[in-house]
Amino acid sequence: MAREPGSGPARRASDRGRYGRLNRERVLAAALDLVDREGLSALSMRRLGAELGVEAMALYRYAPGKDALLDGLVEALYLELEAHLAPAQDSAAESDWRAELHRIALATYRVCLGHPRVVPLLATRMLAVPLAQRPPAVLRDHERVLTLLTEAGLDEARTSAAFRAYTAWLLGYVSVELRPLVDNPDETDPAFRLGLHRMSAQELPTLRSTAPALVEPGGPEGLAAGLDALLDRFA
Amino acid sequence: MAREPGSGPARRASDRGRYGRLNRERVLAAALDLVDREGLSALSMRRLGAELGVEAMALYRYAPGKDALLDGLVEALYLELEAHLAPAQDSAAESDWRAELHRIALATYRVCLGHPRVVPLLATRMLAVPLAQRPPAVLRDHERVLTLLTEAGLDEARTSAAFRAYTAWLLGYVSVELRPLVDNPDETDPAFRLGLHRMSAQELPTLRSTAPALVEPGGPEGLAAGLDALLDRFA
DNA sequence: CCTGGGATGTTTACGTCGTATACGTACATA
DNA sequence: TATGTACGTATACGACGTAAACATCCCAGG
Repeated sequence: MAREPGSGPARRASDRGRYGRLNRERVLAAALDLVDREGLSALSMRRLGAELGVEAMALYRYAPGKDALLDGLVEALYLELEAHLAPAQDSAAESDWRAELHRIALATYRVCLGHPRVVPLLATRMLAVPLAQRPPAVLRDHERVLTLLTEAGLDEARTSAAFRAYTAWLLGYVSVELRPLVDNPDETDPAFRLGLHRMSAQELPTLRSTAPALVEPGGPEGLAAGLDALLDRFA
Repeated sequence: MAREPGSGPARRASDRGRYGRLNRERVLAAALDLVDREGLSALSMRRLGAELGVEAMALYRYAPGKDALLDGLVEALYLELEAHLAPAQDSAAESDWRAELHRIALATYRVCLGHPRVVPLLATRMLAVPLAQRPPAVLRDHERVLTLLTEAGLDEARTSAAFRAYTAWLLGYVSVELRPLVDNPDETDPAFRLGLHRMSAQELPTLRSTAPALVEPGGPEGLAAGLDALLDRFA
């Protein structure tokens, strides 16, 4: 094969990657895109390297390891959330804290809807990290929510309880709601989507009869309704 | 090394495992125990085999693969739930549907509390499976909850909405509540548990000041309160 | 212009993982 | 006692995460 004199590698550094040099933002964007397209199991260091036209080890300059890369996916999600949140920021000052909380929750829901296969990472990686070590974008989100609650007049204990309820509901809702999107979007017949055949009608009669209704998504309205109910209780 | 004539393997079949032959229940119990002790990342086919005094490939007679093994962990959790649920079954007939729903949710919470490192599997594996293919014990749990809701007089749509709210809340609550138990139980000072140092007090003032309250667990009361609020709304 | 040093990506290698395949062995049934 | 089948082993392969050493590029200071 023809190569430069001096027996260097076949590719010049200026040709590296598909568009010049690597950086953390490009790495995370490529990882997010790969996971969106092919799922979490497709994300490996070698594969992501190939996606960027680079060897696997090159990625270690921008993430200390695979776990950090997964945390980076969560970070990317929250950065996208902030981008969606920013435009209405000035008008937000006028609306009350409750409406603003709804706005944030809905925006989070929408971002997750755009990246359903990343959602499991919220439960597995984000919550696994000890709060202060979470990505800055995540901490800023926490700060926004907590500020709204305290400015609403809640004391420390109630703020904490309301924050936990907010987080649990939002996380649980997107988890149960967005999963079906990943499963098998091809099959249109809800009966087969659920695999209702072979489910014994005598042992599980109620499940079998309500199953078609269960696949119907709750949508943003369901999220808002539950959030309202919880805020009534905890705030 | 001394072995039987005929150049067979060194160990006789009657010595296999630590207590005789393998079966699915023993495999799942050993897997659950291993995960409880050392976490999900310690669960590999070879390691679990070693734990049972057996080669890795032997496990494939009782679970088609690693994924099925993880699903089996979820199954084991729900079997334990049923065991905790059974004793009060007759007295349950007298109590109203709402109290019974609380009883089930609380029992689920307690089971998860006993196996916190398995909880992430509920979000990643259980929800990923298309309902009808979930383990029988899981389906029976769904059936119990759905039956309570329909017997309470809810129509199909409201039952479905209430079921989704129940599932999302329970799953989200145990996810956010039981994770800190895994992190670093050694450090007693809540400030250091959170790693509050190095968290900029000027950029995240509210988070920093309410962080100590955030580590305080919500406990079963928080679960019950939120469930009540949601049932008020959805049922 | 030259030159040296830090930043960036590559190469090679090791141990572990999930699992396909082929094989031996023990036990139940006849 | 013979035999088929359920059970566990042996061996092997490719993919994975990543440590260590190396090659190359780019740019500041002479």
